[in-house]
Amino acid sequence: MNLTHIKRIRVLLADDHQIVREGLKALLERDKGIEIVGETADGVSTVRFAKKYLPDVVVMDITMPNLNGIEATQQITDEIPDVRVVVLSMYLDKHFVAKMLRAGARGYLRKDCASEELAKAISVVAANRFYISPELGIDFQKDVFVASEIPNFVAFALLTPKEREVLQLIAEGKTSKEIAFRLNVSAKTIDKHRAHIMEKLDIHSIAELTKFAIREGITSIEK
Amino acid sequence: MNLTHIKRIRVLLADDHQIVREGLKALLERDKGIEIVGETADGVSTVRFAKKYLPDVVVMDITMPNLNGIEATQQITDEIPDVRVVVLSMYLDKHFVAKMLRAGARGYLRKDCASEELAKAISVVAANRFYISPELGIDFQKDVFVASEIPNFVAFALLTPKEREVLQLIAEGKTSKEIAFRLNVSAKTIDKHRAHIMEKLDIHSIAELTKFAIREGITSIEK
DNA sequence: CTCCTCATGGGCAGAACTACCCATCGAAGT
DNA sequence: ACTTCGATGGGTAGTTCTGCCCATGAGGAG
Repeated sequence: MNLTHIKRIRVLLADDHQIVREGLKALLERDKGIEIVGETADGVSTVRFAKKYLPDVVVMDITMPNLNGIEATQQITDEIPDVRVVVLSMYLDKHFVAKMLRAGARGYLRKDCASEELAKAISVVAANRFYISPELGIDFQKDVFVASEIPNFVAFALLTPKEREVLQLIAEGKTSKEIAFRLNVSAKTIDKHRAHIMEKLDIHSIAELTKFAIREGITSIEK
Repeated sequence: MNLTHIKRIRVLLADDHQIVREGLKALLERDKGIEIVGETADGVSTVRFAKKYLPDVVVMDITMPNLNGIEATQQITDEIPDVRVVVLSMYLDKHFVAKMLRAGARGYLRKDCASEELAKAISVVAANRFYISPELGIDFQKDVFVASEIPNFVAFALLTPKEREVLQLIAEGKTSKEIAFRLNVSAKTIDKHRAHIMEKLDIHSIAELTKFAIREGITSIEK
């Protein structure tokens, strides 16, 4: 018995570009087995929406404001493991894929995929299996689970989740005061986090911190 | 007599991500006045297709393989001026907009726009007028008919050579004092250059300045 | 010749960052 | 039970940045 004929897969679209969300929605709604239950444009609201409405699958972009796709995926899979995450990304670097899968993503596609493939990935992931786009050439065992010494893994190896969150906001040009207000802590705490980050990374300027964040996928190069 | 009721606007979609093209196609085909006559995924084939099939409008992404959107736009408007180009970009920096308009683009939208806006831009541009997304804060919206003066408008240079040099060093994490020493001027002069750069670009933090420099190829993302 | 831009530089004030010092509290691990 | 680590926050100092004010001189455009 095929349950997809009875119960549609409830999907949340998370991408910071409205027209991308609209396009994905238009494409996916052709599929009778899929129902778009919401759209979000940044990490924080994605996590909030997921907690509140418990979609079956979140289609997640990596670069989003407030909280990037990696952190958002981590939080979702930590706190509501029934919600599956499919990553739709421009980056096909092995380290990036590994990072996302480690964060709990169940699927990974590049943005240059066909809509059929995305629909397939959604249904596969909803069925509690993994879907990694074959063109990525990922060896699951080798690349994902035995990759603790990946060079491009610095941020996750050295920084705490809080520090990564602070780093992202620093790299977006926010001041300590602004970050403190957003995170409901004192500016002093943000200064402390920044100092820790710089000490761990042996970096001593905002400019280099920003470049590091970009290299690690913690922030986007976009404005 | 409104010709759009008789003759549909023939549109070519140029974007290197298949799923983005599919999404745009699905969205635009709802509009009865628009007909998608082709899709291309890189600059060279976009120019070739445009020459061969003479679409009314090309919806162009900036980042594409082989030949980027700027070069492709330049070639199209140079060789087949009847073909209008609408840029759909992630970048809304004035510098970038100016670059595209100089290359001959007639429309400029950020990717985070509504599909209605894209459809509107296409019809406006097809009618031989300009459509610059209002959120870009570009002034000549009302002056669409003095099209020949566009290049003069964008002619005000954004950064001087000296300012680019200073920007590069700022984006490498150097302090004003260090930059001043290297360039054999006073730190005060560097402060002044930095202030000018920020004013021109409407940027107010080192982090965003660094990102701008990376986008413009003024600095490398590497350490 | 006059106006403008570019590059140069000074002063000042306030904000922000960087780097130290110090501390408490809870959670996780040995 | 003890230690370590993460997160929180305060104090102080010096540096750096950001944004204003001001100016001069060179060189190009009209």
